[in-house]
Amino acid sequence: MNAKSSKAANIQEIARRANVSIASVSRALNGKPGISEALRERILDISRDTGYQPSAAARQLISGKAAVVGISLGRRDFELRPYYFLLYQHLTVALHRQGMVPIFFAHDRTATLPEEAGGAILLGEFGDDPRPRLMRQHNLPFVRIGLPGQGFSVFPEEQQGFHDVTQHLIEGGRRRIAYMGDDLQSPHSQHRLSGFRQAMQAAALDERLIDIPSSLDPALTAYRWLMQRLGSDPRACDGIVCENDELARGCLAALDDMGMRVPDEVAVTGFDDLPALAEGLTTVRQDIPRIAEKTVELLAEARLQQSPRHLAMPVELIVRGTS
Amino acid sequence: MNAKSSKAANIQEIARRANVSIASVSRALNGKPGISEALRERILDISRDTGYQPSAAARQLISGKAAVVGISLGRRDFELRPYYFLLYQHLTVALHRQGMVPIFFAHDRTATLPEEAGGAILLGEFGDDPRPRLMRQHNLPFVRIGLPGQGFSVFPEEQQGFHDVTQHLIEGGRRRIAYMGDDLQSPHSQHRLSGFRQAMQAAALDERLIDIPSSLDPALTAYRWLMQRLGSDPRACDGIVCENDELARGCLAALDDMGMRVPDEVAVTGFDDLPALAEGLTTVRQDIPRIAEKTVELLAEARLQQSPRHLAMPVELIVRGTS
DNA sequence: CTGAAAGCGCTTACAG
DNA sequence: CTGAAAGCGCTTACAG
Repeated sequence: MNAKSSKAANIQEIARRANVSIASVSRALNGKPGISEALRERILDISRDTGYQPSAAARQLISGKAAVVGISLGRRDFELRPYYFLLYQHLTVALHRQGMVPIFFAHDRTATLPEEAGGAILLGEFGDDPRPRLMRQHNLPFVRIGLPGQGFSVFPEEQQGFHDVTQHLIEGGRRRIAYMGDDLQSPHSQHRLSGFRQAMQAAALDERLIDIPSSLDPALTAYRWLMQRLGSDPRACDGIVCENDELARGCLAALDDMGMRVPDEVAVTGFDDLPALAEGLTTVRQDIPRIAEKTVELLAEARLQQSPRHLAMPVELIVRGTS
Repeated sequence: MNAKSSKAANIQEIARRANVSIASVSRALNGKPGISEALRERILDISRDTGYQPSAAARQLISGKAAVVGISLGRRDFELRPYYFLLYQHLTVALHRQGMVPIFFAHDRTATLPEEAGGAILLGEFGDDPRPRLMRQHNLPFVRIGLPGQGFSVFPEEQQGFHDVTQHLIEGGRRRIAYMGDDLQSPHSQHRLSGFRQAMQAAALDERLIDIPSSLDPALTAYRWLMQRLGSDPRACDGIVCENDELARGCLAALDDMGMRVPDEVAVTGFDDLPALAEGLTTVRQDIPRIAEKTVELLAEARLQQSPRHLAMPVELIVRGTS
């Protein structure tokens, strides 16, 4: 990014700098044929240098319609989780810059996505997920957020995050640490779990798994489960690593109701670092704005038929009062 | 809307039909001065007749920048509720048609809204709310969703909804009906409560109020509250009217854990009719897509300095298995 | 009060 | 391979 780009560069400015016509600039920028590689490279360099951002409005005006990007959810009805709300908020902004709008497609509407959208972002991929195949069948550019596979993807380093937070508890002297999540058999959970396991095994500790039923009220479900468990065996664990912040909140409520002190008797950690929800909670932060931004960036590359990239998104351990 | 408007009418088409220049059409459409009232009316009629929708892209292209619309939340941190998620989804689409994007402003960022946005949608208004004044100070067009006040507003007929659902329970033979909500003293809650009260008084029944603490996990909070209450007095009520679907889910879980049968022993109702969350639940549906659409419509009028309108949005009783 | 024309930033036939 | 020009739908000086 050039500091001089005070007045947001447009295609004309780039043409002027490159000393070519705006038609060539357009072709270079859009990966269209009919331009020499040398010129393309030169133009691309200049556009990068000026921090060029295409005008969404102008593109839309020509294409005649807004590009709808389908946000496709896995088969679990977790679409209403705060994490997705935040992700959606940031996707809205990032997509708008390119003249696009996100539209949510719950699992039961996946089949209609290819006709209603010009691109897709896949979330909550599951084993034997038919969606990537469906997208390819319709030649729809898409990016997955989650584990890398064929095509483009942005993957938050959750494994690393769970390793770090588990390690943190171990270093704090915890020895009976449980991992709480739902649908632990899914590939996604397995990936997360492996981070936990790695840390536990390195410390030669036995793992304890709490597999709670998948639900729309994670906090409530975690609470009920823990109340029952604590009733029969209050000393079962001295640390709980939760798969997300909502579960952690449920755990905290249960421990409070059972009169157990946090973090003295039991440490609790969350994941995601959601605003308000994660207040006071030791957790692992996901950089949602960045995930959204990068996803849209890759989606643009996908529609230009560029070669697939996988982008890892770092996560960060945030230590607060519950550990 | 004319059925013949197959090929979305543009400003040229309207000019042709009205036999005037496109400049006049533009002026008429945008409430600009320098056009006779007669011509304006005629053009407006024709544009309505053709179902004219201005091109967001073209407008944006001229204005040079996307119009950011701030979605401002009240002082409670309920921004992550599913209701707002859905509202946000529909606002995204409706705003995009006008070339605008919604950006959420949590309560602590309200002060920065006027500089960062070109318009606002106010949610969760509270007593002595400084926001309308702030908006006016900065001459920012805005629409409130909720109780009417000065300026434009869209108000879901919640009072009617609570009346209807309460009436429904009464007709089903319930006599000890409780109303569960949080922050019952707020103007918003008072408005809802009045619907409940009206029905109860008409049937000469005593009202019971359950004022639970405001929280980020309404289901969990409702559950804990009810578990405690039911423990001491299981027969306290035979019907619970909840302020939203999440609270109702918490109640259902508690009743289930206490071994009480729904709806035989206790009826439970929700509000909003959120997808998945309200499954199987008797509730009151809010037409969120319509609310979003109308809000954006009024926002457009607000920026044209037209005279304020208040739009009531009907709600609908949905009877399912919990009553 | 009304209209003809320029221009917003881009893409895409059409020539060369 | 490269460029000049038209045009997407609208707004806004500029004339009249």
